[in-house]
Amino acid sequence: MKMPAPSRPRKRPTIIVGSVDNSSSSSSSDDEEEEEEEVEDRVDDEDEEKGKGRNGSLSRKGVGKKAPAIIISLKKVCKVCKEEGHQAGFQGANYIDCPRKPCFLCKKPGHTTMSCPHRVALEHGVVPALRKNKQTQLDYVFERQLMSQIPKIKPTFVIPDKLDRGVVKLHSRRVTSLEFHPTMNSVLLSGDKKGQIGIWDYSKPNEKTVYGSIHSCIVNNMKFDTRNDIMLYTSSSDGTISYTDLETGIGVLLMDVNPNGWNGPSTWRMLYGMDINLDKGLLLAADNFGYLYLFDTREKVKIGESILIHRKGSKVVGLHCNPTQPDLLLSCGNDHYAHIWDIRRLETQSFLASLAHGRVVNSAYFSPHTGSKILTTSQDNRIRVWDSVFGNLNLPSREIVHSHDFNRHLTPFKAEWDPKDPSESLAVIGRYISENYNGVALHPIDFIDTSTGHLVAELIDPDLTTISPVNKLHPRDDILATGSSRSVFIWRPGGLKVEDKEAERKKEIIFCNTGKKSAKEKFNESDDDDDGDDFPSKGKNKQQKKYGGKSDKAGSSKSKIVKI
DNA sequence: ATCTCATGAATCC
DNA sequence: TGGATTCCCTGAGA
Repeated sequence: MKMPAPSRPRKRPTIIVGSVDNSSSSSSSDDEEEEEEEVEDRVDDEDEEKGKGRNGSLSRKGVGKKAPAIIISLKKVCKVCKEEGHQAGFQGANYIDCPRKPCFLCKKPGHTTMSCPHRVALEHGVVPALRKNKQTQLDYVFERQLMSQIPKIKPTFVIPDKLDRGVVKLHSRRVTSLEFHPTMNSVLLSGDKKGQIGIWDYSKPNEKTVYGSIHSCIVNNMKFDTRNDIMLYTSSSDGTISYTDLETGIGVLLMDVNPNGWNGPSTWRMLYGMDINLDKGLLLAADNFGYLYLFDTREKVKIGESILIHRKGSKVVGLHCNPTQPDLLLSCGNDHYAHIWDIRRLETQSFLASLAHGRVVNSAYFSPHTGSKILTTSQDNRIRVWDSVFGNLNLPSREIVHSHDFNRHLTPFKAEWDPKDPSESLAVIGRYISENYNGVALHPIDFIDTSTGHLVAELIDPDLTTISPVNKLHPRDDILATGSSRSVFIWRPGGLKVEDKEAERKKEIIFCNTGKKSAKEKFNESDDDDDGDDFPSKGKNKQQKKYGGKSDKAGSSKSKIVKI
């Protein structure tokens, strides 16, 4: 509980893509002014004491023209605590916390988000908690035997600092999962809340397909059959696992955990975690009541009975098989725990280790190469890292405070490893709370060095105005995919494509070495964006539907960077 | 511009 | 223990 307030390097690149129409109108400068006038004519304000006076309905985000300067009047009541004397909410593009509540970022009392030590002053910071782990003998063994496979010298992270961006709005509901094709480098799959699965070849912006009848609600997981990679396993809240041929959209129903159909929400099983264990020919999935299901992918049969692996009645949120140890399974759930299991001995409470979290665990992943680290994301606004599966797992090696706790209506945030980082350090995760980027409230996507907790880079795009809970880094290329609301974004290093020359014309890279830059500098010049894309008439086959049109943008717009 | 809704976990009684 | 109530940065459509 020491917070290392000390100065830390402010050397983070902020990657800004696209442009914003930042016609200085909403200039942050004047957000401040309070207008005491309005106070009197609010007759009812008087008796509107605590409890009643709902939302002050402040128009949010500094995007609007006339800064909706919050009226700080003693008569008004804070929408959060219902007390008089202060107001919570957006003030321009800055969100002012209710001072009577714990910090919205770190959840500790005594300060607000604005002054949270984990926020690195005016920037957008992430700070590691103190390393609490004591080294045990196992740690040393681990470090000798396994650590040696991890490069000592961490390579420079490859974060494209000059980006092209492609966007499609394939989905009619928010995107809930993303997966890159294992062999076709530019093919991205996306699943949505409605059960639709989108396929987008972003090297050919017009090649988009949406399959609408594979699932009937949330697509929670997608995994390719790497032995036959036109086939995709999907799990859904409709309670089924589907095995779908992506060329035809025709799938096989592998498993349905609601054989008796709908009997009300209290009995309806939804499948949340899913992973494939290639070595064992297993598909593992789990439901919202705490049970794990095993399926033999070769024989195409369910194996045994379901096994309770998390608190009865609580949702199992995620499953992950260890990439090097086929016997190890990691699960996480709404019971605030992640568990490590031996797949050969799966019984209730037989887990090898239990990792406690402060709240719901959104995700838990083994590291991608050695499988020896664990990265979890919890609703208590902390990313946790365990450096060694074989060490003392009682406490994480690191806790990184990061804003990703949400209030319904969003897909859970998950910190995802960069599969290309041989040092198994870099992770990407979207941020919940917005920052004031020169008068515009935007939600960045953060790149975090999980070995130190440092925010390595943050990606923002003036056109990316919605929160981006779903992110996936490409297994081979320096490419990031993002699911934000109904849109799917692809971010890739810029300047690669010859045909982008035209767009490049008025773009420039800006390096800001001093923290604060004017809006003009950051988002100088507007660009006329890309030439949207219209949908190709070529279809792949019947089952597919196409969406979009008007607001779609695909292809690329050149980008700019600001380094802070 | 304002309202409404979808929704899930935590908390309250 | 369990049903009702609450809930701080949502997003889109009416």
